[in-house]
Amino acid sequence: MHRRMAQRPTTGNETFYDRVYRFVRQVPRGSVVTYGQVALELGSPAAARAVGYALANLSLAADVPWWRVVNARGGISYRGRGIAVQVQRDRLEQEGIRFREDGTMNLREFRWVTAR
DNA sequence: AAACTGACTAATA
DNA sequence: CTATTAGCCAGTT
Repeated sequence: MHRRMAQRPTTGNETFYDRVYRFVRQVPRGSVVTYGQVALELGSPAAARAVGYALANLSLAADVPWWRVVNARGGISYRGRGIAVQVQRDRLEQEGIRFREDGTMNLREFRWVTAR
């Protein structure tokens, strides 16, 4: 029940959410991208918050590697529960990503650099 | 249609 | 370095 997702096409017949998921699905194992980076790739450089909003709609088991999206500091953004934060970190470390003591990673080392 | 809400960010202090 | 502020955007009320 009450699990309705937006069906409003913002461009063509694909929602902004769909474009976010499509892009995130391309991030390879062991690499990460930032919210702002995804927004930039989608053509809306200032839509970083909307990217996070789109991912927030996913379940932990969604077929989208949401855990490969981190904030601009190379850290995991906190959301209310806190549970998912641990899940995200575990999955990233499992892929070989190492965190510093302050909870951030070296983006210059792990960021997935797209088409260049 | 106006106001509100966020897994964000860059700029300031 | 940390804390605050304002801007931004898509989707929901």
